[in-house]
Amino acid sequence: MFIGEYNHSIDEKNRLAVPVKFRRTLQSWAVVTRVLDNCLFLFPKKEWEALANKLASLPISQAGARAFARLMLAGAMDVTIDKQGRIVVPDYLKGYAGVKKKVVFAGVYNRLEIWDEVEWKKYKVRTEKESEKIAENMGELGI
Amino acid sequence: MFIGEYNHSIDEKNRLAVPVKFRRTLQSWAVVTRVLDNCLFLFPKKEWEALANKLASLPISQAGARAFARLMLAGAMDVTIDKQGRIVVPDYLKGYAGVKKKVVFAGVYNRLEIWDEVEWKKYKVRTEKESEKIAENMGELGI
DNA sequence: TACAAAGTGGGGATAAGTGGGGAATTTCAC
DNA sequence: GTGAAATTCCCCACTTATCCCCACTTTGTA
Repeated sequence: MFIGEYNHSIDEKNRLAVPVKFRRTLQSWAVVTRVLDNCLFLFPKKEWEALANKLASLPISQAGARAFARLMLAGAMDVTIDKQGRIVVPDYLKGYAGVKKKVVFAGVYNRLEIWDEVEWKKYKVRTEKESEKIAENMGELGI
Repeated sequence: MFIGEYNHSIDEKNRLAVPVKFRRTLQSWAVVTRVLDNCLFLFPKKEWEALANKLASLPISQAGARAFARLMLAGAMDVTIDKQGRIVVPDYLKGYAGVKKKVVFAGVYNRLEIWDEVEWKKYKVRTEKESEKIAENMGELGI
């Protein structure tokens, strides 16, 4: 399980060190993708495969489902973790998440999220204000 | 599984380099066809055969099914991958996809899609807005 | 203080993508 | 059937990007 918050930085070659705690879980192969909230998701192999299979089972004949699957799959990139524990983040993903140099790793249960540091702070401020409202709604979800 | 986004370009001789990651999967033979969304599909041999079988089993009495099968099969072209890892894209397929020079390879699970770079960007902008709505409905599918 | 581990930065070797020339093959006209 | 033109294919070369290795800095620990 991924939990915690870590500050790292991307260098000129788009390399990004994964927090050492998570390297064993990720082993040498993982998938980075963009989904929502202008951040990137880093999935271990198993988690990604489960997700990809669900996407693949969507009806190809429906334009909406096709578009969604296409954006998710094409927006993903398989990455290897080198001897220094780094991955390479492709430019198009950096662009999507607005990632500059300073990034934040956020562990969220079955995935690691990668945020631009500034965006992360903004997001936290925004959601902390709303957190009481959100918390109340959680009751409906059985939490 | 094909995933990711790759920027390549077609030269004056209609040659197009396939991303090196996928060459092993495609080996020396593949099929390019036009289907939907003004892009080209590049299928590995096995995937193409599975798809062709499905098309062949469509009820011949239905005009729509017949038209779809005709479009896919007649529009298809088998291509070989040369020693430099390139395929040759026939003019009529370039025309269909509006492909100029800069193209984008998009990995979408069982196929590679070939887009004109400009069209790809437009498509992404257009569908990203919709995809957030779709994403919320994905909850029903367990995503 | 010394040491170890994690994160970061940079140089050099290698491979990938691209462009162009020339040989081989095909096509067409005469 | 022959020759010219066009097309296709193969090979080589250049540029750029990627990968691998080494080294420095910082942080935490013994």
